Amino acid sequence: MTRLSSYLLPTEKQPPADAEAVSHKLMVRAGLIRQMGAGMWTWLPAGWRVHQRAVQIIREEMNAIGGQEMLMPVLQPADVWRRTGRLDIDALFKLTDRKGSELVLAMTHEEAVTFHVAQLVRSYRDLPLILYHFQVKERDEPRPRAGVLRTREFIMKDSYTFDRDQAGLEERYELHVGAYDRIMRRTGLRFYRVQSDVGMMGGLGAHEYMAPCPAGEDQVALGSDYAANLEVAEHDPDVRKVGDAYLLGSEPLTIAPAIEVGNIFMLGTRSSEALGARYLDEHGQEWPIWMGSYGIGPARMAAAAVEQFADEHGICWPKSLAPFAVHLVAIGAESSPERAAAETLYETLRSGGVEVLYDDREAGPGEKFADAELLGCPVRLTVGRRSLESGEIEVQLRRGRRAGPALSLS
RNA sequence: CGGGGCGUGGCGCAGCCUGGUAGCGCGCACCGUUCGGGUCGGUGAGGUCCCGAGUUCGAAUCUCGGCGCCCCGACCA
Repeated sequence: MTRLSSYLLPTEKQPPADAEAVSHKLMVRAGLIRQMGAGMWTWLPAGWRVHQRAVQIIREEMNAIGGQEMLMPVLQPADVWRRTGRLDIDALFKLTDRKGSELVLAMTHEEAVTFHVAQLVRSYRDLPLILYHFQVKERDEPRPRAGVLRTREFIMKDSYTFDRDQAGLEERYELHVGAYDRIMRRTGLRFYRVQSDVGMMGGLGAHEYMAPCPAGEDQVALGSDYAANLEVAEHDPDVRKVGDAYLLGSEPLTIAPAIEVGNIFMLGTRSSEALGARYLDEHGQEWPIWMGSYGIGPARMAAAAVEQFADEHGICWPKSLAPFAVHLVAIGAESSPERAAAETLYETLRSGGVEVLYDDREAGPGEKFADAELLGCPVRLTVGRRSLESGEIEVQLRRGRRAGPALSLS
């Protein structure tokens, strides 16, 4: 049911007064998202379609490397967090139930998944495992910002790998590198895989997937054969700082803002030892399980796409993330022959399996074109009196607003 | 958490300084008009002026307290 006359797509001419980032302004203006509080956002129907498209791409690539989808709770007992030493993290929401039991809202799911694996995995025969889910994360961020770019609640695909040794972990890690590379390529985003700081969690190695864009919160250092989070580059002995510039050997590095869309992380055995996730090998000897954790955010993928491809008229979705493949604009008075032609075309496209948003509203052509360009579906089809006269449907490709090859109405 | 800013119909704003019971544009409803780039005209609906207390005959406006939101920074497992 995607007739615009009955679809909740609340477009606005003006951006929210306090919006700064392009994606914040445009996603609200295009009717994709709406704010409920600081860092709390609702995905409206068209926005949710974009989110779901990102989710589906991720799901397909995770399944392709042997990932098993499951679902773990957001509301969790505080105890496992105490055992991993993460209960005192400031960003962790804590609460008590009516009986006074301590609970947390999970900001990530290492504790939950390791808790289960500790119970369920006993033998080397049970390994390796790649487990993942799409689940809400709750983080008490000191400063949410930029629309959907940094929120207190968001959906993340997080996967966790379990191996008998470091070599196995490295294998699982490489599988994720492949999957994440494919995910990013399929989204059509410009991206870099950069070395990242292993941070307070320790760990053996990590990469971040960064999408360059002006609203990005991170900085990446880029050379012809080098890409790293700036924080990492600054501690790289091969990188020299000369004035404001960074040099790798003699090559100057470009510093660019970017959004962190995903990250992959070789955890090691820290969590598994804290929660008793061990297995027995062929000789009956007990070992800790080697873990990796891997996250990617569909919402950030969507926002990054808006940031990277928008123009002065609105969003220009990559095909893979667009809410609809086709935006069909009907021009002409309500019961005119051209409107009847548009109706027929809509039904034809729909029954042919094309995801089409049909603008059948009683509105003028200018308003319809403006909304179509704001929403940014890759292809716009226009049916009006001209179409009946020429026998052709006008095709506009959103990116660059180029005319596409006209289609015969018949 | 440090610094700055802002809360007035759905959205964007004016009014506040200098107190007298709320206005503009867009949007919305209805009638007519128009139909290839946000048409035009008419009529109309819609507001606890963020909340509470105080000052005053009278508070959107002044005072105090609180809450919320945004931006910069710090933070970001």
